[in-house]
Parts: sequence; C-alpha cells; structure tokens
Amino acid sequence: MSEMEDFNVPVDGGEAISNGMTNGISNGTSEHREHKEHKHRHKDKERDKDRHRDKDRHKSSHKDKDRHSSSHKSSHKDKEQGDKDRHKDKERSDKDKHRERSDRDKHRDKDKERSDKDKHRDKDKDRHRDKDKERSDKDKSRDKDKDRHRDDKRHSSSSGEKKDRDKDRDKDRRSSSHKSSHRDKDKDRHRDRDKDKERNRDKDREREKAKLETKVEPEPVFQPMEEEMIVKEEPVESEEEDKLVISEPVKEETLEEEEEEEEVPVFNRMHVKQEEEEDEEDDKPLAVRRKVKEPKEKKRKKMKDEDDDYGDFKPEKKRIKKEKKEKKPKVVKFTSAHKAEPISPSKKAKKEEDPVWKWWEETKRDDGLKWHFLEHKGPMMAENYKRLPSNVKFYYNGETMELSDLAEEAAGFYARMIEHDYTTKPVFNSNFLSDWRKLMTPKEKEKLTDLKKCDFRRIHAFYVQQNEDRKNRSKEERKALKETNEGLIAEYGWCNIDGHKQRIGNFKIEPPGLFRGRGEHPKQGMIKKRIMPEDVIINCSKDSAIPKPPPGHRWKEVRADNTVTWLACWTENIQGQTKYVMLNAASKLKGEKDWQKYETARRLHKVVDRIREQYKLDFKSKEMRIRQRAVALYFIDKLALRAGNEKDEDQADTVGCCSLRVEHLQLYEQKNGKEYVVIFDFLGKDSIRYYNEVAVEKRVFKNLQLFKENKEPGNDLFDRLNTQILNKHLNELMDGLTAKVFRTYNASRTLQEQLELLTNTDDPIIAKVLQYNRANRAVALLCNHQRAAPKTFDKSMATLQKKIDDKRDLVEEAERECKQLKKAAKSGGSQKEKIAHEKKKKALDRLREQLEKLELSATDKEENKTIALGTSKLNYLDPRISVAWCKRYDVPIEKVYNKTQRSKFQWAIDMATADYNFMGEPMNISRNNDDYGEEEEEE
DNA sequence: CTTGGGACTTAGCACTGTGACC
DNA sequence: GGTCACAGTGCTAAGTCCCAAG
Repeated sequence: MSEMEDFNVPVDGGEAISNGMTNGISNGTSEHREHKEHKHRHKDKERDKDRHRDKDRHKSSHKDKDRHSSSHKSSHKDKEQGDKDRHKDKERSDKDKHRERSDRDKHRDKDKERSDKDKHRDKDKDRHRDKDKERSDKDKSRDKDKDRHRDDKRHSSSSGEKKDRDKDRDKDRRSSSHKSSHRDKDKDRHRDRDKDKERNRDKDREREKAKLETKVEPEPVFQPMEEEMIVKEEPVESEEEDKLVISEPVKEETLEEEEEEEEVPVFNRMHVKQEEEEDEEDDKPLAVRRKVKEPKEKKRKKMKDEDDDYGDFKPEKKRIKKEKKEKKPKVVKFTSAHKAEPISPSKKAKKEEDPVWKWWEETKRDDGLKWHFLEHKGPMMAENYKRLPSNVKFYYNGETMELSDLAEEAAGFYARMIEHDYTTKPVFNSNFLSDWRKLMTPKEKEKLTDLKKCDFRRIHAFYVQQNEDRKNRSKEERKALKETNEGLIAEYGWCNIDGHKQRIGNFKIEPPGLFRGRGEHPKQGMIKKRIMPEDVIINCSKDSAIPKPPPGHRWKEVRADNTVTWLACWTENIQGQTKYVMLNAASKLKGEKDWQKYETARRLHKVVDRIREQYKLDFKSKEMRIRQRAVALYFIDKLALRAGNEKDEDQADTVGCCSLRVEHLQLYEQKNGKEYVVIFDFLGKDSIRYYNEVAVEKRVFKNLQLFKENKEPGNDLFDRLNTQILNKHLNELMDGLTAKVFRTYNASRTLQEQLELLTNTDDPIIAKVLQYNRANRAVALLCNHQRAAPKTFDKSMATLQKKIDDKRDLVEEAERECKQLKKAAKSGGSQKEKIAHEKKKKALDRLREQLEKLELSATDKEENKTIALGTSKLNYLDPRISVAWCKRYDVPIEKVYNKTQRSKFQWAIDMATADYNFMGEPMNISRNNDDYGEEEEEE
C-alpha cells in the first residue's frame, strides 16, 4: 500500500493537453483508465436531465453499500474512496429529483418503445418475405432512420418534416432496444459498479505509474511517411480551413490558446457552413449509405435450406468455396507417408520421447494451407437426455403435470437455473416460455401458458441433490470417473495433424440448455437445441480414418478443407452462428498464429510514431471523415479501445470505438483542474462497463464537440467511420495493421515498460513476482479486463488480515525475546545463552519473512480484486517479454505461467532469451530459424 | 460498394480438483 | 477426514477481420 499517495493525483493526462498537436504528444499507453459506475439513457429533450440521472444511477444505488462495507476496511485507498463517494453523494442529492421524475418518464417511454420495436420486428419479417418490393417502402423509412444524421444536418433549421422524421427515427432502433436495455443493465450491473469502485483505486495508482511510463517513453523519431498522409496534410492549415466550419477552431487554437469563450460561437457559426458543404458531398455520414440490415430470419432460412441435404460426403459446397479460394495453391497432398505416420516407428518413437513438437524451429510453409493431413475421431456428442425419476414432479398451477420428453428436458434446463439472476429477468422468462412451448405437445401447450404458475422446485431440488451426490462420491467412484474421462479425452481429445498428435481444444459438442447471453441480451433464455450428428460437418483428410457417426446416425457432411483449421462445425440455433471444434492453444496451428500476432505488433512499433504524427495532423483535416478517423484512431491507440463493429439489434447493445454514440462521451472543458476532459462511459464487449475520464488534446476535444453537435443520443459519434474504413486505412499504413493490433501492441509495450520500471533487482523472488503482477495489472487496466470480485473476497481478506496480525504479534514477541536473550548472552552469558540467542534470531528472521510474504500477498490480493490478469496474459502480452524477464531476474517461469500457460507459450519459453526486446527488430516468422539464430535456447 | 457470414480470437463466468488448514 | 479457498480449467458468448456474393 505504498501507493496511497497516488490517489490524490488528479485525473491524468494534463500533460498531453497543452502541447497541442505539432509536437508529439507523450502518447499512448499511458494516461487513461478511470472507471466508475453508471449507465445511460436519454430522451431527446431530456438529454441533460438524463445525463444527471445517469450519473446518479451510477453513483448511487447498490454498490455503495458493498463498497463501504467491504472495501473500506483498510488503508488509505479507502479513505480516498470515501472522499470520492462523499463528493458524489453531494452531487447526487441534487440530481435525485431529476432522476425520479425522469425515471417515471422512462417507464412510460419504455412501454411505448417496446411496442414500437415490435412493430419493427414485424416489419422485418415482412421485409424478408417480400424483400424486394417491400424494401423500397419500409426500408426507406428505416433508411430514414439511419439517414438521420445527415438529414439533421441538412435540414437542421427546417422543421416539421424533420420532426416527423425524428419521430420515426426514435421509434427505430435505439429507442426501445437500447434505452430499455440500458436501464435493465443498470440494475443488473450492480456488481460491476462495485467493481468499478475498486477499480478506481487501482486506476489512480496506475495513473501515476502511467505518468512515469510516459516519461520513460522515447520521443518519437520522425521518419518521413510515404503515402498520402503527408500530402493531404499540408494545405489544411490556412485558407482552406476558413471555408471549413470545422477547421476554424483549429486555426484559432494554434493562434490563441487562451480564448476559449470565443470558440463556442465560432463553432456554431461554422456549423451552418459545414452543413451546406457536407450536403454537397462525399463527406456524408455513412448511415446515409448504409442499407437496412437483413434480419436474422433470413440467415436462418438459409441454414434450413442447407440442412436439407444431408449426406456423407459433400465435396461440392466445399469445392465451390475452394474454387473461389483458388488463389491459394490448393495442393492437398495426401501422401501415404502422412497416413502411415502413426505407424511409422521412427515418428512414433519421436512422439513418445518428445511430446513437444517444436514447430517453431521448423521452416514455415507459406502455402496458405493449414494442414496436409488431418485425422481425428470427430466430436463427442452430448449425452442423451435421461428422464427424471417418476417421483420428481413438475407442478403447474398447483397440480402435478406430466411432461413429454422434450418439454421435461427444457423444464430441467430452467429448473436448474431458478436460483440464478437470469430467471428474474422478464426477457429471459418470456424467451424461455415461448421456446419451451414450441417443444410441447399441443395438449401441453394448451394448458401451460404462464410461467408464473410453473413450479420447478422439485426438479430443481433433484438436480441440486444430484450435484451433492456428485460431490460426495467415494474415492473409488471418483477415480473410476476420472479414468472414464481420461479415456474420453484419449479417444476424442487428440488429432493427428501432419503426423503430429495435437490436443483438440473443445471436442465436446455443446449440450442443449438455455442461452445465457451476457448483459441485456434480447435472446437470453432461448433454448439451445440439442445438436445431432446430422447437424455436424466433419473436416478431415480424405485418406484419414473418417470419424464414425454414432450408430444410427450420419454426419451432415464430411469434407476435406485444408484451408481452415477446424475439425468439425455446426450451426447453433440461437443466433445462427457456426461453432467450431478446433485445436487447443498449445497446438502449432494456434501457436504459430499467436507468434505471428506479436510479430505484427512489433512491426507496428516501427511505424507507430509516424502513424501518431499523422493522425494528429489529421485532427485538423478539412474532411470530416478524416478527422473522425483520426480521433477514433487516437482513442484506439491511447485508450486501447476495441474497433467496434456494428451490431445487429438482436444482440446486446454494446459498443467499441467506431460504434460509440454521442451519449457515451461527456465533454468537460474543465474538470478537476484539468482541461479538455472526456468521460467515456459505455458498455463494451461482454457488456463490461468502460468508464474513463481522460484529458485529451485540445484538438481532439474540439473535434469531439463538433462530432457531437446537432446529434441526439443514439446517434453515432463517428458517423463517417466504421471498422472497415478504419482498417482499410490502417492496412494502407502498414501491411497487416488493424485496430486490434494497437491493443496488442500497447498492451505488450506497457508490460515491457512497466517491468523495466517496477522491477527491483535486489528484491526477493516473491517481491519480483508481485512487481510482475503489477505490470500485468497495468495492462489489464489499460484493456479494461474486469472480473466480478470473488464472492468470498471480503471474508478471505479478513482471514488473511487476521493471519497478518497474528504473525505480527509473533514477530513482536520474538523481537522482545530476542532482545532479552541478546542481553543475557552479552552480559557474560553462558554458551548456552548465546546459542539460544542465535536460535531466536533465526526464528525471528523466519517470522519476519513470513510476515512480509503475507503482507505482500494481501497487497496483491487487494489490488486484484476486480481485475482479471488472465485475459491480458493470455491474449495480449507477448510471452517472450515475460520469459525474458524471468530469465533476466532468475524468476522461475512457473511463478508467472501455470502449466497450461507454459504449454501455450512453449514456443516463447523456448526461443526468448533474457535480452529479448519487444520493441526490437521483428522476426520474419515464415523464414524462421535464421532470424533468431542469435537467440539461444534454454531448456 | 455493401452486406452477410465464415473463421478465428478474445472474454468472463462456472465448475472442479487440489492442497492447506483444522 | 472434513472443510474451505482458490488456482486452474472448461465452457461458450462475443468480439474482430476478411472475403465473396449480390
């Protein structure tokens, strides 16, 4: 807890602000992360009010309780937190009034919205039916919706027509779906808020770190950038800017940093101009061009069609696909050698004595094929349903009711979950009921119409009991079970790929059950149907032992497509997505890809300074789309935001960078003594809240104001940008560059820098590990990797604290005794006394060490409360950085990677030396060995 | 050029086995 | 031997990105 001081550090990033654009801002990875609580919603006119309300919501509610009880336990952090809370409380009281009112409104709105949405759904269906005809009409209205932005701008002054359109728009899309869902999310996410609170502490801490980091960071070295980048840039500054609404502030800014007041009107003025201009041309919001998305039903229909042709071997489809792909030399050589592989004594021997296939030492083939020989046993199908014992009854409306097999199975799915939060959600329940009824016999269907009248308790109890029994199994039973499982893994868990035995990642077909979407998923509670062999496509070599379908069944298809890595796939019925059986992370196929990913990130390092220069220049481009692109890229780089693809409406409402909407950011010219503060508050992947207060560059800030201008909540912030556009641009800047690479790059770079910063050579290993975890944590924070605080956190923390206290007492006692003995020994004590003293001294040292260890683990634990380190470690951190660090500081690799992780990163453990530098020269993975000849191997 | 969907990575939560502790 | 906590693992949802079809 040495970092308490950090907590008073004002929100980060003041540095970045002042230096405007031309001089390379300190950059990226550092000043970010400030999460807190909250959620949103808005009503057009009430936007402001809503904002308050939202804030309130975030701040108040639940968690506060938890927070206070749990986290205030100890430390200064808590004090700090307390201050914050108090602060919030104050704000809150003012706003509560607003909230109450608007909540009521919300309810009203919600209802309305719902029905609107339904209407829309129906429309969607119709659309499918008469696609073409209907399109023109209905879609138009929809398009209108999407055109919103442009229209708003164009006709902003003109009136009635616009209002009508607005209404339509509002009905559409975000209205019900996201508003209401947000609200619900709000409720559900108490836990998150709790987390958020905690996170704040870390954040504060990290912020400080980040600052250090920033300092450490090397100044970008400018290298002339080829490409259009520069070209476009030059002229912007002067006359052209005058024409452009947008640009003037930029100009102004360069002249006079001080006069903020002026700018607002200027902006407005300009805006008018801008509208005219945009009206004209290319600089149109994307939404305008976007066509209506075809709802999922269509997909599903397609799926159905496909389903009709079951067969044993279906090369045709594949062939078609392959022909398309033919650029890739489709030389599938099924040499007998491959097939003979398992038999070949030499190879077999090799496999046995050396189970690790050091593929990274082989030369990579660049034929684009994923394998040349592939053999496996097919996926393991889910167990058949066993009916409940006859004494386990289901009750409907107080009476027992016998259910048919399918209906009973589904009842079981639900019964198992009745203790879960999910079953308190109306969406979940209604989805379940409607899917459930589809499985019922007409008779059942007729009778069973109300979920509330269903009594699942006996069934639930039955499954609970079953779990109990499972836990209480005898040793023998356990052992037998374990053996069966191992047998299954031995049978299904491995494949032979190009002569090597490799572990399969998920060889089990997903069993049926209820769909548990994350966040406010509109499809939660729907029934995932049982997958039959007839649904499964097998992929393997033609000349391999083709997996046998279970007796009485056949596969949907067997194909031999060696341009892909999957062994089997099927289509899931909830969202119509394909699910794959693939190799496990330690396999060559995955490992190679992983390695490649980090090499791409390292290549980015070589050009990142130029890219940063460029997007900073682009902040003042005269083209709106360029500015938006630049600002988005700035966020992606600086805050490690995800790209943010568009999503369908039948998914939870979450966003990433490109899909941010205006309500997701709040702009403050001044906040907490800092200028140009942007508050991000949105739900990202997995409906995990992203909350961050960041001080940004003035130009970014001004641009954001501009982007938000004349838009309503629900409108896209970047209306001229999407991920394709962004990635296309990125790819032009560097081969293979996409938005995601920035995340990898900044994460890995942060780790390396933090390790350099935090590692203290003289510390014992245990302290170093803590330092490593802190560096790791900095990354997790950057990437916003959260987890729910463990349920038992408080308790176990208290236990630990008690241990510490006890230990401390022991230490003190030992110290006292030691002193006494010392005295005795000194003042002409006997030999015996001297020995006793020595002994005590040693014991004392041991105790101290133990105490230290305990304290360290307490710190670590506290800091990790709501941060998940695993995700970044597994997906974003170049393992060679960690390996090198371990080697450099003599930390056993086991302290950093567990067994699974070690096998996943075997390639890195094998190849990285102590002086590996992520920011060093990238390797050419396909040419392999030669490139890292310098690096020696260590076991 | 847009859209849909295929393929693959990234993600958090749930479950489980194990080992520390009593 | 029983209990508990937690690390490790499994599971599968939810992203990204790319390419082909329309």
